[in-house]
Amino acid sequence: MHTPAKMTDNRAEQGSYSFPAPAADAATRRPGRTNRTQHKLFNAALAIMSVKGPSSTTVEEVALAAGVSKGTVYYNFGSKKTMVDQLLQYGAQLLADQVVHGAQDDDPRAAVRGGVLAALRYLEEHPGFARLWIAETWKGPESWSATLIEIRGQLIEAIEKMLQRLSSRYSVDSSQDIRTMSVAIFGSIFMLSMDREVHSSPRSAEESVLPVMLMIDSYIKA
Amino acid sequence: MHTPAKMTDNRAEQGSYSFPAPAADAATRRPGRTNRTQHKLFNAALAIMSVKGPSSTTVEEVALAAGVSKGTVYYNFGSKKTMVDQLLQYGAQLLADQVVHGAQDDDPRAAVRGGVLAALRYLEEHPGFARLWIAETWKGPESWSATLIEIRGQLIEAIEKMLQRLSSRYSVDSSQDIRTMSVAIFGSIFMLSMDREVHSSPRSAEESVLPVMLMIDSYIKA
Amino acid sequence: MHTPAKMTDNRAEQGSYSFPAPAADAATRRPGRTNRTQHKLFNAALAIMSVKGPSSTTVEEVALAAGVSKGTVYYNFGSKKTMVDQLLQYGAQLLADQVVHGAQDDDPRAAVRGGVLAALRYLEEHPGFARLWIAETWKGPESWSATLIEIRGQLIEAIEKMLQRLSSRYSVDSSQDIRTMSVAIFGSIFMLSMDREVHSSPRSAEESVLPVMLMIDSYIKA
Amino acid sequence: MHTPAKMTDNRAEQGSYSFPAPAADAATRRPGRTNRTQHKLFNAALAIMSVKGPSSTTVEEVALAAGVSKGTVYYNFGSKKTMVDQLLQYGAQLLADQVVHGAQDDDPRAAVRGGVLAALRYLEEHPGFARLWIAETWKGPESWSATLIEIRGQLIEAIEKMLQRLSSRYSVDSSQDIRTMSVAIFGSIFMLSMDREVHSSPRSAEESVLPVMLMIDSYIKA
DNA sequence: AATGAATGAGCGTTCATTCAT
DNA sequence: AATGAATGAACGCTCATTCAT
Repeated sequence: MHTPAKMTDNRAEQGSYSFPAPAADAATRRPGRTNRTQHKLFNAALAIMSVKGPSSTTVEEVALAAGVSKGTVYYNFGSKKTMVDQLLQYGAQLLADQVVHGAQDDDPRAAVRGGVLAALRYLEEHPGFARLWIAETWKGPESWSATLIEIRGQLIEAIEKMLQRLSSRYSVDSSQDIRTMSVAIFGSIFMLSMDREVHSSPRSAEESVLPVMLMIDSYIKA
Repeated sequence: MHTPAKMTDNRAEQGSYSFPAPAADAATRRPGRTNRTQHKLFNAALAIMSVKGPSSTTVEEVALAAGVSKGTVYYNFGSKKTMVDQLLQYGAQLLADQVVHGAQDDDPRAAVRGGVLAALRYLEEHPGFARLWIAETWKGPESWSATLIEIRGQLIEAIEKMLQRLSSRYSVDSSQDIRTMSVAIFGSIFMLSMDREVHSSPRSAEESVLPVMLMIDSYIKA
Repeated sequence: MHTPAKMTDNRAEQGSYSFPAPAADAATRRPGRTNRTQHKLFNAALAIMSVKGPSSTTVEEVALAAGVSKGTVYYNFGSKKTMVDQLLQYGAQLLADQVVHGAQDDDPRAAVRGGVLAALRYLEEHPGFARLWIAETWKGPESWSATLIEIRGQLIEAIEKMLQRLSSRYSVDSSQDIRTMSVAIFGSIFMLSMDREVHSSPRSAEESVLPVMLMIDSYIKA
Repeated sequence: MHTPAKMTDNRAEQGSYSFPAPAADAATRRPGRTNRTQHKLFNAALAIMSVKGPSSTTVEEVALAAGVSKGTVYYNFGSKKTMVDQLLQYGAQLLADQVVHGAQDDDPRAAVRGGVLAALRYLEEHPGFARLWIAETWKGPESWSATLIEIRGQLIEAIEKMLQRLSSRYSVDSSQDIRTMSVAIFGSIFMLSMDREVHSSPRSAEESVLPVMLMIDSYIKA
């Protein structure tokens, strides 16, 4: 009797499901494997939890939406917490990838713009992920999983790296702490994403990136 | 025949307790009354919920911390939800007041700085409030109380007003949507506050205001 | 400090309130006394309990409807149980009086008809009482108060007496047990009353008395 | 994906348990299945509730008596109300069946007697059911479930049908409303049953049927 | 690999009752 | 005589988790 309960291999396969499948590396993928049930559960969990919040979402709801039984959730993830963690981990990796990918530009300013835009677009497409993450983060440090801390670090770091590149071509405001700016940018991005989804403000990613660029422009002109 | 449970008069008195007493209007206040129990509960709730989050905090914990019985919570607030709502409402009013008060300056730019600083300082002093609010907000629109929507409106509006004043003295970047900027600033402020508390980054309010001012400076130079 | 809490004198006064004031003996009545508050509570309790049942009715509801505070109920009755008991006792006395009064006829058959009619009319006018009584009775012997047993005895006895008079003028079916017939009649009366109120069947007391008279007619013709 | 909590299939099997098993149709029944837990709960609930009344009976008591946990009650019935409803529905069906079965006689008068006797005997054997039903009914129309209304209809209807057959062989008293008579008979039966159990009057069903037959005899001789 | 059934700790809420004023 | 405030025991219900099959 095989009991996975602590799976770590949760890459997507080429099935059709709402959470994005990782790009490329098709060559190395095993054809029909990589647990279909877990993906069904991921997507069901994401859909429901991003609406009701993870703590108000019951395991049964998720199981029902995924078309499996409650026991199956435990067979696959071992606990609710584990499921949420893995969901977060998966989504964050994807987001970080997007940012790095969007920031590929020779001009550092354009790179920042590209990275921020990529983040905004990702969050636009997967609003549930942002919601889920914030919900978990705001529970406070006591209840954070290692996963959560790691994720946040990745993202802030991705922003910091983009900012650091700026000084290679522009004269920057040395009085500004890069970490502080990263956090401010991070906050702007998230709040704009939330505002869009939660208050149904029809703001495009292009519009949302503008305030961030204002900040950048002051930074590099100083 | 007095039936609390739906109290609306929750003004503070000049006692010593951790949640700030509303400024001024001391003249009209009744001396020794104005529900002491509700304040004890407010403070206990704020202290605990800002650490564990409202949904993971039990009514009994709050009652215990306030030194009253569980029943007393229900006698005074009628439900857990009501208690949280009133807590939020109370704190938000105070925050909005602080922002308006901090923004009193003839120079619109200095006014923005003052307002943002005031907000940052308030959140620095009452980190629980910010945490609590975000936790509630991020539950998603379905579960929002009228209170929540109202609060958010007040705050965003306070920022918008400060931005609008800028165009009276400076030439501003007309391509920027004021609402979008407000949301971005709002996000920066909150994330900086959270970062400070949650990751114990020893950033002062003066440091935190800088990224926001960068944004403003680009805006008015455009 | 006077604490009545176990009052027994709960006769009505000449105020206007929905529970019927005892007829006659006006001469002996004390003018303005006999606790007005208790009457307000009686009527409020009867009104609410006959709709929701006594166990689902809270002391607070009754107090509210009577326009007094919860504490006042306890000051006046000592406990919820006592209040219900006294309510029952009061109503039952009135009903028994009505039956006896309605049965005043030289012809025993007409007397039965008169008694039954009187009961039906009383229950028609005070449906809450019947409901309340049954609710209490059906809780089972364990939870009966002495009051309840006494009341039932009075009523069944009143019916039995009427049946006994029949043999003085008619030849009766000696194979019938009078007690059994009384209970049967009692059941008919109650169920007809309940049916009328509870299913809003627009049956008059005159119609309802007919089945009972059929029973009587067989009894005296045998 | 099986979600009980709203079960409709609560037929009994041929096990030995205090609530009567439905007659016949043994052919179609699954051998060892047909939820044993629900039957244990039915019987425990009936036993306790008929003594203390449903509202004074706690779910925990029932669970304990049935030898399962509280959670199991909710797994099986979803709510206390549902459990009571299904209990009632089940018992009522059985009673109605008994009446119909007891009323099988070519002579309509004998059929009535048979039907009434069957009802009396059923209630004699299952006094808890009658008590439970009355307790629910007397809560008043506001709190009735559809179940309750349906049940009452079935039973009254069963009586009405027997009365209607009388006119096929006898000349009947056309001035009598059949509905009114049914209700009266219904009341007699119930009160006699209650009297027997609740006041431990050692009256046999044969004795109890007599008053009802008196009524019938007047009816058909008119 | 999956699941139906069961569990039990815990939570929000209710409400009869007490008591100082 | 009356009441506002507080209490605490108890209740209905939820839900993450376990486990035999």
